[in-house]
Order: sequence, then C-alpha cells, then structure tokens
Amino acid sequence: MNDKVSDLVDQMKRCGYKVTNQRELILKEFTEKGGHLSAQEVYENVRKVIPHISLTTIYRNIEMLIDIGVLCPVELASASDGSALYEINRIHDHHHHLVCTKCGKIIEFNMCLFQEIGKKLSSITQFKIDEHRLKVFGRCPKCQHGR
Amino acid sequence: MNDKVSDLVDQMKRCGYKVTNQRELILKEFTEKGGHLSAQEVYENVRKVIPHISLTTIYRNIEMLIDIGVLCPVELASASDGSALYEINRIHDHHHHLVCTKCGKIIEFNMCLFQEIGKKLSSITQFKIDEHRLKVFGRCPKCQHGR
DNA sequence: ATATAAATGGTAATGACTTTCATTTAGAAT
DNA sequence: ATTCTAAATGAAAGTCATTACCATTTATAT
Repeated sequence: MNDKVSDLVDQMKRCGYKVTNQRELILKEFTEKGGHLSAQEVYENVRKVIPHISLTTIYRNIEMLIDIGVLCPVELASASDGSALYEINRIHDHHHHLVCTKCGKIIEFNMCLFQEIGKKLSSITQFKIDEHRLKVFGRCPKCQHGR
Repeated sequence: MNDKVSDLVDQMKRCGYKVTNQRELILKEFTEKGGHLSAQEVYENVRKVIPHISLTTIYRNIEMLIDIGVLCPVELASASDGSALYEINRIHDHHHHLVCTKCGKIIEFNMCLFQEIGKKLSSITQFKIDEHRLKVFGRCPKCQHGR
C-alpha cells in the first residue's frame, strides 16, 4: 500500500469506516491511474485481484468516498457512454477540464478567472456561491481531422 | 402558433423534417416556458393537448431538434432526479448557469472571461476549442439557511 | 386522390445505478 | 485469543431515464 493510499485509508478510519481489501483496492485505483474513472472501470480493474467483488460494493464505496471528501464526481457526461466519472478530490488543486468531443480524452488545467465574476455574480443574485466548474470542449490534435 | 415557434418550424422544414402537431407543441413548450425542461416535463405538458402522445416521440424530437441546432442540453445533473434538461439554443446569446444546490433553481448570466483563457489553452494543448461551459453552484436567497 | 417515406405510439429492451436481504467480517470488548 | 456486533459485502431483484423495435398512421410530393 503506497503513501497516498494509506493517507486516504487513514482519512476513512478517522471518519469511522472500516478498512477492507475492497476499499483499499478501490482507493489504489484512483491514486494510481490518477484519473477519471467510471464505476465500471474500477470494477474491472479491482476484479483482477478480488474476482468475486460486487459492482454494488464499488458504487457504495464511491458514494462513501465522496461523502467524506476523498473523491468527487467529474460532472461530465463521459463522451460516449452515459456513465459518471470520478476522481480524487484535490481540494487545494483547483482545476478544470478540457474534453475532446471525439475520443473523450480529458486534459486538466488550472487557469481560472473566476474570482472577478464570482463577486459580481453573488452581489447581483444574492446567491451564496460555493463552487464553480469550467468545462471546455474541443478536438484534441489526433481528432482534428474530418469534422 | 406564435412567431418564435413558426421561426423554429421553418427551420425544421428547411432541414427536411415534416411538420406535425406533436413537433409544434414540443417547440411551443420550449419557447413559452423559456426554460430548462426535461423530456418528462415536456411530455406532461404536451399531453394536456395530445393525450395519446408517446414519451418516445418527445425523446426522438428533442434529439432531432438538437441535431438541427434548435435545442441544446443544459449539461447539469438536474439537482434532484438524474434526468437531462434542454433549452432553446440561443447561439448568439452566450450564457452560463448559476444553480441552487438545494432547490435546483437556475439563473442565467452572461459575464464571461473565457477569451483570454481560451487562447492560452489552445496554444498549450493544441486542441481546437469549440465550446465552453461555466457552471456555478451555490444557494439561492431562500435556501441559504441551515446549511 | 394516391403513393411513400417519414413520423408516431406502444411495448419491450437496455444500461447505469439502487435497494434488499442473507451472509461475512473488521475491529471493539472480553 | 475468542466472542460479539454493527458494519460491510455479494447476489439478485428493482428503478428509472433513455433507446430500439415494429406495426400503424400521416404529411407532403406527385
């Protein structure tokens, strides 16, 4: 179990959840691929180690990990299929996504000019603003040919 | 049939689609409520006029209307239930959404500082950028009490 | 009026996700 | 180390939005 995973396992413990092989492996998936994974993808990978794991367990634990702030949903209809994607919640690493509309490739970036808009917006609307997401769609270098 | 609807009907005709009562009424829903509607909501409203209309017809026509650029998906997991929302595609009226995470109320705004980011982003990533969406989440004045 | 491709309605299928419930297990208590 | 118990799991059935299929109807070109 690498450092990243054990940090997250600790966080889970502190929240009163038990440590299971299933949970460790799910966390391992998210830290290793560093990526944007669907429940199905996590399932298929973890299954190589625990063949009898249930997809239900994946869904349940992703939800739990979102509750305690370890994961967060990527909030994109993942290009082709309609399933949700999740990633490690890097709370101090504000970032947005650039998505290729052809192949689904996701690039992260952290340029952001939201502060200026945010203040105006909350004074005009009287909303308490908690969060924002910028999604940019385009075609990656490989997918630019033939509209 | 009001002006807005007949404009859109014309657009449909030009694209080679036939004009049916069902289609006219679906368009009417989107122009009148000016809003962010789910297939189910359109269905329930149109059913008051054509009680035998099929939900399938709603889905099919929403898809067709997206194809020809009349509608576009709002791209938000609609707060409570997981169904998609659609709106009239106002191509020259660039706007974004501020969503209340409690009651689902949506406010539109058009402040946007994307140009500056967009240029940098495409020169760094070599993506051809087509589109972007900014979504802001918060709590509306009514929903601000009791986290 | 007629022909015909397109549109519709009804029903069944799909697929992501959730619920249920009986069984297993992590970790606290002894 | 053993026992206990609530929490976690797995398997199967259930939801719910959306899609596919197919027989029937209809808009519109002729």
